[in-house]
Amino acid sequence: MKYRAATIKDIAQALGLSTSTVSRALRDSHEISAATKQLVLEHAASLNYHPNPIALSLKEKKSRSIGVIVSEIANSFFSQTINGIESVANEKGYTVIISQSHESFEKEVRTLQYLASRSIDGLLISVSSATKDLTHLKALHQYGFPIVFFDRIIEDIATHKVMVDNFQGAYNATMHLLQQGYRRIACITNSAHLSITRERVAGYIAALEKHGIHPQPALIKYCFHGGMLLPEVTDAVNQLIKLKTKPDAIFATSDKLTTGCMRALKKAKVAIPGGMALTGFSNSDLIELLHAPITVVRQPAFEMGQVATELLLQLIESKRPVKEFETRVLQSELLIPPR
Amino acid sequence: MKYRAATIKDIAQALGLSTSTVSRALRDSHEISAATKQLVLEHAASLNYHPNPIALSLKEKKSRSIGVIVSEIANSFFSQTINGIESVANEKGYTVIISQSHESFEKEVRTLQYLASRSIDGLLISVSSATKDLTHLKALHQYGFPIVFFDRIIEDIATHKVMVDNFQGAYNATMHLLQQGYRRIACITNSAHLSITRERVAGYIAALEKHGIHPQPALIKYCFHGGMLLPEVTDAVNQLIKLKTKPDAIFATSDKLTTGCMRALKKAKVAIPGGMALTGFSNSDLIELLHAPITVVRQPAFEMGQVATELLLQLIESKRPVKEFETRVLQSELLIPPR
DNA sequence: ATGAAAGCGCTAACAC
DNA sequence: GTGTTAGCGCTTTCAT
Repeated sequence: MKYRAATIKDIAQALGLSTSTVSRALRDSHEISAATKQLVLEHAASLNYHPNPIALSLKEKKSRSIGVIVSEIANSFFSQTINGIESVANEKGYTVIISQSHESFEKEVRTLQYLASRSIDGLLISVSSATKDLTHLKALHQYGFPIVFFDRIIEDIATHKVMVDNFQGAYNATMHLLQQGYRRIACITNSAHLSITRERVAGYIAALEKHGIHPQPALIKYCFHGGMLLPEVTDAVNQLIKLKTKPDAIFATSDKLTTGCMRALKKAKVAIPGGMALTGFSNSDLIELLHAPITVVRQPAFEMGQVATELLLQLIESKRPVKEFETRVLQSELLIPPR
Repeated sequence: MKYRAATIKDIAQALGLSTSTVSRALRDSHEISAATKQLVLEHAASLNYHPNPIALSLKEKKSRSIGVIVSEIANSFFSQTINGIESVANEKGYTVIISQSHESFEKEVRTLQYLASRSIDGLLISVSSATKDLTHLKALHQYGFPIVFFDRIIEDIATHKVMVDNFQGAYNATMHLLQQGYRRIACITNSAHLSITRERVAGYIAALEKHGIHPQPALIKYCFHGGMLLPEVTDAVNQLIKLKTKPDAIFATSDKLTTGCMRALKKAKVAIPGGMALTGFSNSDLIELLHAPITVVRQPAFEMGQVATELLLQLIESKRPVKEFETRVLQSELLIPPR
């Protein structure tokens, strides 16, 4: 007894009407008599009729689904962003299809092809830390396919973008360390070609210079896999520790890097902040429970998801090709633990 | 210049063939000459042809997508489970549509209706802590709609189920506390009607009794929202602390509850484990970085997702109605911090 | 006010 | 070996 959903045809036959009449009645067309509408609506309800979204998609050439690509769901920042995305998308009747790149370029390309083949109407993406080649994205974009970048932006591609003021966030965090008296501040960051890396490192450097300190290349460590691979972070931290004049503080530019540094410092038995101060970007809600109370830059992740989705739906539902694009910059917050 | 994906028709016209010939050639049917196949395949490649999944879905009456409902994505256990789900589903060509109930019964029902209306082929669900009424699930299940329960199981509904040995996990955790000399062990747990609650509380009680200790109702606190609402946990902890003979240890039965207890104890300025020992279920990867090194029960979340998905796809792809159902029980692991 | 028919992209039963 | 046709569920001209 396999279930078969009721169709327009079922209603039409039962009522001795044509499918087109039923269709029109269901959509409350003005050219259908009130009596017929009433009849159809009642029967539809009794059959628990629901239009088949697949048939609709085929007809209308859109699926009312959007794709999301992030590096990892299991990352507070992204899971919070996804909550924001879902809240807006679902409210507007869109399904969200989430995929992960796991910071791999190949996985990102494959995933993108997959999403495209599932005929999504638009894409929200925060590119992987390994993404330098942009052909996969440019190809889609050139066809007029709606894309919105969030968090990790691609400057080259003209479309809507949403991010936090990364420069300011990094500047504030570094300033905070400086105000506490730290002077040799290292920076552990992501791939050099990511927008967030450039912007955050620039903020870090600006803060140092504001205090008349020359940024030293030896104190800036790039992690190509963005902390996805712990050894990468551990190595960076260990190199810093072993410097003749070792730094007295580390500024980490992402969630995974911040916790990665904590792990590495713990393993190396360096106390925080005694042996080394630590500050970094993080949206983890466990921050306050960590063994060292660290100051973090918190991003409005939920809001970022909402804004990005609103912009994407705007793109998708626009009648005419959109030519003017926005870059929305949100503010981050410096979370200082109570002493 | 809006992009229009190539269709079989395009290929057929370009090559002067019929659509059915092209369709057959593409599917490598034996009744098509090698020459024609070659021709079609090449042209398809040059047009970057990809079959339209929506048209396929309409034809085959399945969408090759599965729905997942969990309480919260932003929860290590569930995000890891989802990774397992995606790994299997994507490999088999299925899309995963994730939805969250946020521990709300209404949201779960709405979400389920929504997924059903998006014509998913099957459902993986860990019910919300507020779910007592099962009509929404039973209705679907009676139609023969494929459902697999994981983590939070519904005993009443006959289908495949995947979970950890909750009794054993709770037993081990409680035993661990007993072996360390704690005697008045409290338990902070989820809604009483969840399977995981019943099983974990039973394991806790069994361990106590094994040590000749009478379980005391006053020491078992149920949190209806599963820790989604922090005050709920804080209240429970505060009540325990204020008891004339206050407990010396707490066993928390879920991720959110474990970290919730830590928060509450911290706020109440009770040291862990000095003032109160704490053990609980948790899949957070930040456990080792917490201010108190606590022992946790870790579930094989990724594997649980994989197994659940395999079982679901088995159900979906089975030719004949499946009558025999499996309940797969995985083993958890007790993670004891190094001293 | 209602119906017939075409078409969205694809497959498959049925010709030839 | 290849073409014709019908049909999946729905909307939408175009008739009547």
